[in-house]
Amino acid sequence: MLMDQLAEIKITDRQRAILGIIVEEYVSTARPVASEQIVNNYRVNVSSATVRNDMAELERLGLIVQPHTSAGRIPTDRGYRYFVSNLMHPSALPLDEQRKIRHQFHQVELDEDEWVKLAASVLSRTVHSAAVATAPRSTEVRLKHFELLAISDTRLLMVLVGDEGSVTQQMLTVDEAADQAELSALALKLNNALDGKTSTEIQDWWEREEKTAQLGEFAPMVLKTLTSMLGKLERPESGNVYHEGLSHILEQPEFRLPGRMQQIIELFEQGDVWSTLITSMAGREGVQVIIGEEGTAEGIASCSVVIARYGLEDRMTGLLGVVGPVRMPYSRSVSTVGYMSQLLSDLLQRAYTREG
Amino acid sequence: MLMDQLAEIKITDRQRAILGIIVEEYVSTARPVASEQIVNNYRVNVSSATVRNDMAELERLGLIVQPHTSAGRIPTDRGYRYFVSNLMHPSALPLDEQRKIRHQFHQVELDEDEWVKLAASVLSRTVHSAAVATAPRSTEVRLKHFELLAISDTRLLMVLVGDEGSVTQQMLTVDEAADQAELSALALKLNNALDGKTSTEIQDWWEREEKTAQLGEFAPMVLKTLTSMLGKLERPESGNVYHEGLSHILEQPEFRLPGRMQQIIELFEQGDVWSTLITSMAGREGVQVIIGEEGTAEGIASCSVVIARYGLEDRMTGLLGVVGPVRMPYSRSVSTVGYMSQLLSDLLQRAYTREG
DNA sequence: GTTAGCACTCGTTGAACAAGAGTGCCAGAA
DNA sequence: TTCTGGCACTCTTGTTCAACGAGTGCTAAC
Repeated sequence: MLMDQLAEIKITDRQRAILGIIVEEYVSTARPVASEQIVNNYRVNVSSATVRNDMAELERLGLIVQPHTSAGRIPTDRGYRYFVSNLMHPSALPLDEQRKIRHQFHQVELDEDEWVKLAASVLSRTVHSAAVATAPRSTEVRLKHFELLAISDTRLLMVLVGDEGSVTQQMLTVDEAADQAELSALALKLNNALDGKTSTEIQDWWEREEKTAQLGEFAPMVLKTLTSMLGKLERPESGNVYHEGLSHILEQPEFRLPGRMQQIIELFEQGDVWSTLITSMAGREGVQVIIGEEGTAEGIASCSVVIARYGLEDRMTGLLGVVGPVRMPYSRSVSTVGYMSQLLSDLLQRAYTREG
Repeated sequence: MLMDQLAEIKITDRQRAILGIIVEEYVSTARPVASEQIVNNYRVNVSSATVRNDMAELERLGLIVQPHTSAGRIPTDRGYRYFVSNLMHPSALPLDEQRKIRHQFHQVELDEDEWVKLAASVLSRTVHSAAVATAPRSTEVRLKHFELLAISDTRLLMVLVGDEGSVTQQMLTVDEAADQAELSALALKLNNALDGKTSTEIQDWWEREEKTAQLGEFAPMVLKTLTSMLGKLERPESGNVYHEGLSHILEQPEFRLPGRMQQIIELFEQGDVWSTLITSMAGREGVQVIIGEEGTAEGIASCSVVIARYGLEDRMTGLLGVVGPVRMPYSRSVSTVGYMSQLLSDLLQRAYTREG
């Protein structure tokens, strides 16, 4: 919707160039950009007065503002949006950076959660900002195997493995003592019957079989738990969100005000911002940029997010993104997130290729 | 060592009382405490001049300092230590607070990790400070069950369950295609042979059997992974540390200075501070108080930690603690941590009682 | 359409100053 | 001895004021 408005904005090439300079200069210095500064540091072949006239026009269009009279200009959210949509050219990441990133993934054999944590950490260090990542999740998880173990007389542990290798566990409390042999027998029968089935398929199966199958007293509870655990594996927002590098973001001068920091930290600590973000990313392809106020979540208003899906097309996907102040080097962020999401997809592809 | 020094400190009852007032007043107001303030707000039956003389003595002993001439006094780390050791009386938590805390644990049936997260969260909210918690870990984990699953042609997933219900997983990469039937057979044999064995017992067993047992090509790798996974379950510092309520700690005025905040956040983000803390808590019983500089970890210098072990005596224990500024309400923290560690122990006890 | 020039605004800096907080110390009282 | 009133001294905090400088908007000329 905002994009449409932007398309209508008619400005001259020079004004466009000036806007670009203001964004880049402000991003790197964090200080309002003055007309003089522009003509001195960039080869604009006009005087500062002309630049001032153009800046007045850009301000009229709502792309830049001045914090107070007698200060330079800073971009508005809208100005950043225009920059991101029309002005910046996210080039490929330099080769040595690419190598540096790849190198960190080749080091060790990691379990999936560690792998995602590592991704967040690498991204965070590369862009010098906070990063978030979620583990890849299938939209459709099929039962690979589950196990039923008696931990104590009244406690059962259920461990479930999905066909893509995801593992969940749940503790169940039972009234009556459970015999391990009985449990193992039940697990064996169910594993044979349900192997490769999805959550809903299992539900259907149980509705048909419940009456006839002789599976013992635990079966109803086990089946119920089974479907709920499988279902949970499929819901992308139920997974863990890993974030790293909060300290980077707090180095930025816009968070010097003590109240601001707490906002951000509370934002990171409570998970629901992420789940709304994850659900809103459901259909999107490519690197998405969410600038300041555009973010639905309140409190995130002073932040921008550059985020992309990675994974195997339609089969299992996770998210990877940068969170930083609105005054963010978007070009670099987009390049890095783009490269890394591609890299993660490749690694995932390699891991699951020739799957049986 | 510091305790010995403190025992030698000889001060009058009144000086002791004044130190107590200074600590409590400073903890609640965060401002240096003046002599006048003491005689006005507390029933000290002497004049401010007398209090000043006592304060001079307390300063000579290194228990309090003044930030600058013409300011009131604030406690030193040593002063806090004296207060904690000799002056405060951590009373039991008020009954309604106890009920409030208990209530939050009775709500839902949770898996263990969630349970620990909840503990950190409840503690954090109760003391209005940051809290950390680790999941209970056994010093001796015995193999309950493990499973070997072919996720793709080149990837094996190993899922291991300890006798206390802990679950770990690891992905293994193999060169040759693995057949699920073969893997299941191997897992079945090994489960039968190794059930109830510890990491070292398995290692011994394998050393004896390696030559004679006909277990196929995967056996060496599987055995190696098995012992390493079990061993990892036993190492208390290898578990996740959950922390909550960072924002509370940053509300404190001592973290207003922008640099301070980042220190703390970096501290929380990197795990090694916690592992040194965990290992240093190995032998300790009861609620431990670590004040500022006493902490071995640098950077934690401006923080105090009130921490206790919980769990089943010698069988499985975790940690639960409060992290806050040195200017912390120690009495309340100690009461709360004491109560909550007892509560967690009871809950754990109930869960594992009558264990088979 | 562009530019030089200039008046105007407003934030920043630093000095000077007053007010206030709190102490240390001393001489005298209990 | 131990305590207290009194007082000088120090240091922080807040305020005012002026000077400065940065940057703009406008106008008149190119």
